[in-house]
Amino acid sequence: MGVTERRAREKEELRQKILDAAGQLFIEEGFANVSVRKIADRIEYSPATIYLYFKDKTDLFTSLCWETFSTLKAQLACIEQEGGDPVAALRKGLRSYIDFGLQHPNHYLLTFCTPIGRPAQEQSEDFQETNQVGLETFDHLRRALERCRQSGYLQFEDLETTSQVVWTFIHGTTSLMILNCGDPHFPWVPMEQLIESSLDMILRSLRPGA
Amino acid sequence: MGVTERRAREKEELRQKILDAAGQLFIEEGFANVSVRKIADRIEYSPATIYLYFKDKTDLFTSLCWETFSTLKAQLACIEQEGGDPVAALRKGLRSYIDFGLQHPNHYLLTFCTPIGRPAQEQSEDFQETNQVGLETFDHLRRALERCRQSGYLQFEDLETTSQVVWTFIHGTTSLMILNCGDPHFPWVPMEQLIESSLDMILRSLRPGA
DNA sequence: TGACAAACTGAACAGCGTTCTGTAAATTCG
DNA sequence: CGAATTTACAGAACGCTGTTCAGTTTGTCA
Repeated sequence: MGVTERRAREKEELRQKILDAAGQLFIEEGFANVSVRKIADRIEYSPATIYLYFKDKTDLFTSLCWETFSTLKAQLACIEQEGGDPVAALRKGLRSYIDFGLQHPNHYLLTFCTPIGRPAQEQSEDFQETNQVGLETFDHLRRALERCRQSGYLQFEDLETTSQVVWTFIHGTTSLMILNCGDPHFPWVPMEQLIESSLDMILRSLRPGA
Repeated sequence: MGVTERRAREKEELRQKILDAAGQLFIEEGFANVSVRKIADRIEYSPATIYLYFKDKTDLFTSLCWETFSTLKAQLACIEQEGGDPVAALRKGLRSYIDFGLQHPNHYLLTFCTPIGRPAQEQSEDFQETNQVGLETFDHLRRALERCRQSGYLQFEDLETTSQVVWTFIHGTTSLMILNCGDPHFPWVPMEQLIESSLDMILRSLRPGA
């Protein structure tokens, strides 16, 4: 037989073709400036066809974000596996997170800075996957912190609270650098300096104290 | 005479009427979900009229944000004037910033989390005002930190870098709480706990150490 | 009263996300 | 092989958006 398999494969190929085109446009021009018609033009299909493969525009980009954030998760897993000094590993992970945001500004902004579709897309299969990846990524931070505490290099009360606070901090640094990086109206210190100082401050606030 | 004065006054009144209607809709429904036509409907004018008073939709909301952020600046000025323990004053100011963001989520998101119109609106008079208010607000943080250092309660190397890092941190906490506060897919600790722990961590990272 | 300027509007343009209806092709069945 | 049915896709449309422009109304001044 094999005919249904071939059909399924072809369908998957077109789906991936849409994702590729969308991803490229998305990186080039940002979520808001990419229209479904533009994506359709690039792959030489009708706009209506895209809606046979994705629920709506948001669903399309959610799938893309899932792909992208998986690479961050992989990086963090890699760092975790390496072992070594727990504090150095924590710092490396945080640095990876910030660098990831700066390398994928549009994905980052869409995922963490845009108030869209939360209620509508909950059912979506891709949303569930994305959310799963997000939780697993956060797990890396939680574990990295716990290792630092257990080895006595860092000290803090509640693991969950501390993990969340640390995340909000690096998110703040990341998102502001994406958005206002080149703003000539604000006297930003050099980017590298801001990143390293941010990491210094986070680690300083967790060091064992009096 | 006085006729030109009356004309100018009437013009200003309509301008304010537009701002009021827009502000209300904006708070109710968020920037993206308010159309120029909706604003026009509410004040019973044609959409075209709005463009006689504001360059575009972004310009309109920039003016609103300026008004709103002025109230934050006033709060911070008030705290600064009160005097008292510098560290307590710093903490109070940071707390005011977060509370302000939570009280005006749409204004906050538009100003600090939305990548729009930066290049286009630079000439706008209102943009200049908004930017001025922003810089003055940041001055409060810088001065509060400097007072803590001079009184010996806190310790850090570079004032400018430290101020900016602290800002990115509380921005991160504020923006994530606005956006993901009620997200059932992430195991958030209680909001109040997250805020207070964030402030604790910031101050701990600046305390005089070994 | 006539000229003029200011204030305002209706209609339109080009674009958007999305849906519906129809068609052409591929597959399955008699 | 021919007919019926499923599948994949496209054209056109709906209702919306921000924005512009030509034209009309309104009020003021010489």
